[in-house]
Amino acid sequence: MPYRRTDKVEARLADARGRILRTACQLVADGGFREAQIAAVAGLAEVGIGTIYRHFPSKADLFAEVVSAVSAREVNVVTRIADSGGPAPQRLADALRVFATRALQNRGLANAMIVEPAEPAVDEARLRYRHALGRALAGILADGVERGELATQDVEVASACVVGALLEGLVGPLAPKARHEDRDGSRLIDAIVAFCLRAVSGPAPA
Amino acid sequence: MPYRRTDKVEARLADARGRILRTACQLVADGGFREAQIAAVAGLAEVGIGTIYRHFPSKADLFAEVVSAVSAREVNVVTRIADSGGPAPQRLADALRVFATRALQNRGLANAMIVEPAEPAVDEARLRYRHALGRALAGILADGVERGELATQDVEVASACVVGALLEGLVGPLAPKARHEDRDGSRLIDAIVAFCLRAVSGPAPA
Amino acid sequence: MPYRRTDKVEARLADARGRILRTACQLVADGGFREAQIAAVAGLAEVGIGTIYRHFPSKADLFAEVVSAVSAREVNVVTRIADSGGPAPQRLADALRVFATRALQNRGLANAMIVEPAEPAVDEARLRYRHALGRALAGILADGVERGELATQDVEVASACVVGALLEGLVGPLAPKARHEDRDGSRLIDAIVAFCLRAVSGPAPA
Amino acid sequence: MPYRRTDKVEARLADARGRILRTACQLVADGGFREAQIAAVAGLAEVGIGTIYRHFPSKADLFAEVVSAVSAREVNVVTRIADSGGPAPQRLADALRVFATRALQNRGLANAMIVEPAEPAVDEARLRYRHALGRALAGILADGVERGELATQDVEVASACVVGALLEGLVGPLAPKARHEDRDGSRLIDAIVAFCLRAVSGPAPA
DNA sequence: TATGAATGAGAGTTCATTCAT
DNA sequence: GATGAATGAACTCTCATTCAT
Repeated sequence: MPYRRTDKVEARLADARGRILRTACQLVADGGFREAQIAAVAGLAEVGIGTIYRHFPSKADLFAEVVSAVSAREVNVVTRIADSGGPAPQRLADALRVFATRALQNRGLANAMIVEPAEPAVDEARLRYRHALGRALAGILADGVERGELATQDVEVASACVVGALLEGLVGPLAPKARHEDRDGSRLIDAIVAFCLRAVSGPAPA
Repeated sequence: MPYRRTDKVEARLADARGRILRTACQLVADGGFREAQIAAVAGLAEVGIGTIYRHFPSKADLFAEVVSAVSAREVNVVTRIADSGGPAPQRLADALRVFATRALQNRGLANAMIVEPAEPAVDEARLRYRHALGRALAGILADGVERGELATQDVEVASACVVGALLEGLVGPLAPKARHEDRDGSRLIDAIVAFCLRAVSGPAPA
Repeated sequence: MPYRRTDKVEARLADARGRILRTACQLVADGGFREAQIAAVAGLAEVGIGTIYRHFPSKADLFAEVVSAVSAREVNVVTRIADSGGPAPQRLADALRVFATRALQNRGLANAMIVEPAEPAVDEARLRYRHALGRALAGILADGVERGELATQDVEVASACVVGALLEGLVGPLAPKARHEDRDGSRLIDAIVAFCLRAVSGPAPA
Repeated sequence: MPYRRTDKVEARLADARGRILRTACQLVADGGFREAQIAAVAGLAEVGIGTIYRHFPSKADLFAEVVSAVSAREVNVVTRIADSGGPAPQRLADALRVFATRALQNRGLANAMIVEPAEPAVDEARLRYRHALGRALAGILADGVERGELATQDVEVASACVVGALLEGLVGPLAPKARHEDRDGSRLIDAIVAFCLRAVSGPAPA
């Protein structure tokens, strides 16, 4: 057999695919989905337009995969914490803190992933992202409610609210941008985490 | 007899502008910003394309004003409640409940206003929307903290989180869609309001 | 009403539409459907690309209409003769002769209409063309068979064969190209007409 | 031991070429020239794309050869009959009948060979196909005219017309599709043959 | 020698905006 | 002032062909 998909070729292929994905991700982080056109991705990734279509069936598929990949990465981090032992409030705080820290390190990407819409197919991926994040947190909440560590509450709604509070606090337009005294955002994160912990642990209001 | 801008003419002018705005709003509510093209607005509003450009400098301006108008209306409702007397927790609960109820009555529009992006100019308007909503709520929070009715907290961040929890709970992809036993969403609203009240009133976690 | 579709405007519109159609037709006649691209039509017709899409929903529709228009024109000529009085053989001869003469005057167009394929939608129009031509001739044949002026025969098949013989003889690749002594093709036409007349009138072979 | 082009290697080479041709032919029969893309041929023939370019200089050449091959095969069948002894009308009837029967057995291929166009190079091959078919039949006609078995006629034109009548009757859009009572098309073939025989034998019309 | 990943010119289509009427 | 026909840049996607492996 005169042509074998040698390791080198395989590597180059995977590399190209990865480079395309990473470039697409970068472009989204920089300019949102609007700026991320196929030709731009091809140019920056230093591949031909056709090459992109060799790796991804359509633009929508490419960007859906971008969202999925980022999503998987971030949700994975959260899930690991959620599944670790310890009191629920502590795990929730840790999970939120880690997620928030990472998000603040790449605001552009986080913003696009969370806020900006695009084609329906990409939106769907984003939706799955939030769902996955919510489910990971819901696990902690259910756990805590059962053990009496958290207030009795509608866990499904509460996890959605936590996600909302978290994301809005971080990247929503309400997020207080770069306060001088809070360069790394640690105070912001502290406040968000505190908010969420009160929300799930506090006694039901009269 | 010279041409005078009679009341009738004046009225028709204003009418056209209003009709364009209302039509644009309707289109956004129905199909999001993606579906809302200038020609479509013109067609439905029964005016010429050119007329739209007589009233609005560009598409972005038109839709930015759409967002502003909706924003003003909704924020106004909230502000009125925020400015009324009474204990802060009660006012917050009322404000959230009213906002939520209205949003659920027009999910399409709420979704577009809150989630779907469009051109930068429109995004900016949406940002202002959230800011305004946040400020209205921040007023209640500051009030409550001062009076000792609410926990000590970073009011700015907390109001952002409340907005996030509220919006995500309502129209975010995590929002539990149309449960059979909760047609009008009253239980969903109850849960969201309870979440937010706990978050702002609860004792700071250890 | 400040804007009326004045006659002048109407005329310009129709003119543009007609010019686009005529240009498309010309391009097809010159280089077949392959050469006839939207941008080329726009350029030659001296209109913008968008203008073409204002008059025709898609490329396929434009060229389908080109075929339909030519078809209607040519079939109309044949039908008029078919519907005139007189002996069937005479009418058939006249119809074939007229059709053939016209086709030879614009070989390129005839060729494209009859032979060259394109998109399915255009092909369909071409199919309808041949059908219509066949039906017109079938009328003469049925008439002649009934009156005993023509041989008993399967009229449907025979009309198809006449169309085939006619078109192949005229523009098919077998058509003897431009013989020196037959510049205007009159001898060619004579031979084709004679062939067809024999075919429909001759006694069934033993 | 030096590299020798062993028989086996030679065989595999020829095999690849043949397989490519056959696959291309199959694809054309199934979906016309439009569906027959190089990558598709390579995939079905289980060779690499590059291999096709080793055997054929270009796509056009490949498909031109497809047409030529089919052409040679079909024309050969006709020629053999044309060259056999016997009365011209009988030979013509036989030739037409055999050609028609074979064509009806593979309508898709016949259609592509006869009707559907493609690139100029392929078109040229198709033209040669018809020419060859015409020449084979012209031989019979000339023979018959000379012997007085057929009517005096312009043999060149008549053979073109016979080809046209035959092909149009068989695969043209006018061809009456699959009549219930004529599954194998024998009646259709009878009618076409009868038409052509009348056309070449009948007395010149008054 | 065979392979198939890479290429990119070129195709059709959309839609915000302009401007003669 | 109102109109909507005209515009064309910009976009996504296809596919014949090349060439490093």
